[in-house]
Amino acid sequence: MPELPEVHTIVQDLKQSRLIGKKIISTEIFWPKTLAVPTPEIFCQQVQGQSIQNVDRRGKYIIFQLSNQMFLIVHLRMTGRFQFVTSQTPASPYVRIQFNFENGDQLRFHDTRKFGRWYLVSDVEEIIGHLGPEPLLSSFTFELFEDMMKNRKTLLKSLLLDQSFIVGLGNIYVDEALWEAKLHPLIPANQINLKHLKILYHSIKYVLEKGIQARGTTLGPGRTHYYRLDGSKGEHQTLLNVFRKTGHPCPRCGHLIEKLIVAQRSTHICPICQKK
DNA sequence: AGGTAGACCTGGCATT
DNA sequence: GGCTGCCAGGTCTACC
Repeated sequence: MPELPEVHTIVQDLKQSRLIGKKIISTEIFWPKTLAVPTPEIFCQQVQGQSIQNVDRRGKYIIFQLSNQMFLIVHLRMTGRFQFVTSQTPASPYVRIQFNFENGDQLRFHDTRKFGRWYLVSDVEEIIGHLGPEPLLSSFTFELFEDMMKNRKTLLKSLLLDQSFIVGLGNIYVDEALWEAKLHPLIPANQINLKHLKILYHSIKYVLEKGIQARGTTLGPGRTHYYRLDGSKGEHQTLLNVFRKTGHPCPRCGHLIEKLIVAQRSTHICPICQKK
């Protein structure tokens, strides 16, 4: 579900909430497998009495800095989301872990499909050390991207989905970026000429920035979709050009959008704009 | 190296 | 209304 723009939005929401500085008085773990590391007993001991000093993001991971110099790293995977509420808010059967704060505020981790993972560690690199560059930082230059793509025979879509290659893109934003750049998802990465490589570089940044500006993509109602901290939707779904638009006209040329499977994922292209 | 299938889970939908 | 079968935005592991 959540890709870089959605995770970015949630982190901004958390930063602007009253969460920062709050002291954790207790933890409730309803689905222990959500906690990848450490064990529930050790986790509860180590967070007890700590305050949340900061929250940030690396790729699709959310990183909370605690007052004991430890880091809580959370990956939302498909259906994870945070809710910052008071104890008066009715309970949900999909809450997997919950922090209780001093004045009755609660941070609830809601995760319908139970794929989300929490990691409490002293060294963040253990968890996020394998990640590729952040596409929206100024250090992600075209020269770097060109160098990364060199000698890579992998199919374009598979490579862009690989978080150790570049972080932040998922199925939605990859399809949108490839449509922007007029590139077919099955082209081997090292077969793209310099001109198209430049367009792709800018397209990746463009679609992610557009997603952030629209506060993420909420594809539908219900328990399995992305929602912000306060439960509101993103607006980027109204701006999609190809993702889940099978049978609709391409906004650029009018030809019907087609669906294919690439890297075992639904993939949406305009067969006229995006030639192999 | 690069690719593929299966695993992890539950809800939603029958469609393009 | 109830049932079936398939699909879903992410990542990891095993295996060719």
